[in-house]
Amino acid sequence: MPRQEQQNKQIRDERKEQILRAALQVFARRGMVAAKISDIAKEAALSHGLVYHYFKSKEEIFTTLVKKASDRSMGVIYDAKQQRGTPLEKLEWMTEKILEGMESSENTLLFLIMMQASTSDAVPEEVKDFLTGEEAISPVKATLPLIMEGQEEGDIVQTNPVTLAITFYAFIQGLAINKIQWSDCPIPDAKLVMKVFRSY
Amino acid sequence: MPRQEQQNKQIRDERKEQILRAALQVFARRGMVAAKISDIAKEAALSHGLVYHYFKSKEEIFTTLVKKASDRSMGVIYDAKQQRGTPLEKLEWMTEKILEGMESSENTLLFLIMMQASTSDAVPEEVKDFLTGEEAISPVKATLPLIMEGQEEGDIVQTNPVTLAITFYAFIQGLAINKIQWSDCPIPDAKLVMKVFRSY
DNA sequence: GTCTATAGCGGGATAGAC
DNA sequence: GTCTATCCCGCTATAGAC
Repeated sequence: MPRQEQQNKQIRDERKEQILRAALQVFARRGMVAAKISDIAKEAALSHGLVYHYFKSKEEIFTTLVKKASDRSMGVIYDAKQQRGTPLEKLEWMTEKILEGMESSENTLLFLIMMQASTSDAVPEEVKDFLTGEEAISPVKATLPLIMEGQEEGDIVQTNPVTLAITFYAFIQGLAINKIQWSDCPIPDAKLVMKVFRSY
Repeated sequence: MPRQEQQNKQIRDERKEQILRAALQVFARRGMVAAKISDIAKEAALSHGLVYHYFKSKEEIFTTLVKKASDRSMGVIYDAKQQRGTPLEKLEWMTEKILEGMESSENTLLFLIMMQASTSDAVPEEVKDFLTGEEAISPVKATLPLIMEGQEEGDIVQTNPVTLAITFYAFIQGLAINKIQWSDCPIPDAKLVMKVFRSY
């Protein structure tokens, strides 16, 4: 690849990142519909025309971010399964990682966007399906095996595992939302959250 | 009041209710910004012109609903305090009521709207202030005394009470969101949620 | 690669007929 | 009290200059 072209590619990658970073802020604060391309352009400190040079549409930007968010969520679950220890310990490890992650605003904002995407109808069909369709692999589904193992081993309370998983993620979601509204909001210790699972 | 006028008043009240009911659905599903007056009109089965006959603006409808939602939330807390029993028992009673409330879609939708209102910037200043401003009386603040009493009595775990309250409402919020997306989603028992509070 | 100007459309809000 | 027609603004997306 000629020298010039390499430089151009670098610029292009940088710009895309820059736009995505800005879009994350704007989408999280205002929501997919209320977010204006001009807001994103302003936040990224470039013209709104340029945004369209890098992305086909507002929708495409949003979709890109949602996928990123989903990947990251599933990543933690995957990592948790690779840890060594009992299922309960793996869950605790995962909870710690997630709660730590809330200190990074990027993670929290990604989370919020994912939530908007699955909560609101005013979002492209494609995105909703990706998150909530038949084929979708949700955090709840992915965490289920871990919970069931823990129940077999007797560490985890014998409640319906789906209910447990939902309760767990409900809690995570709720905290993320709080964190957005009030960035100094105290985040509980993983141990506190884990009390729900424990079959003492 | 003359007969005719009474009838008119009744019609007006009905219409207002009808519009609010429809708006609740539409706002919850699409969000304040994406919701179109024409959507609301269609849902209420009347013309969009009529909506403006009863409400000044889309904003006014939204505000009305948010206030209603807030009143209802605070109502449960107030009722809980009136119950007899230990603070922990009062909290459990409250949790039961809230979880039961989730079976009613109206409650859940109101909740979701309240959340949108406090999460998104794309919402009139007045509404945001009402919920999150300095003067706002939040569920967290209102529940704090109950938690602190429980800690003095030793029933409730000795974690920072604000963290506890936030954690608790995070649960509730998260569950409500889940319930919206997936209306058959299993709701946990109050006992399960209360495990977080307990200082066994 | 980046900008400015503008087309084109959709929706909030209003006017006025019935 | 209810409806239809319409004004008007703002936003997405594109065209074209630099």
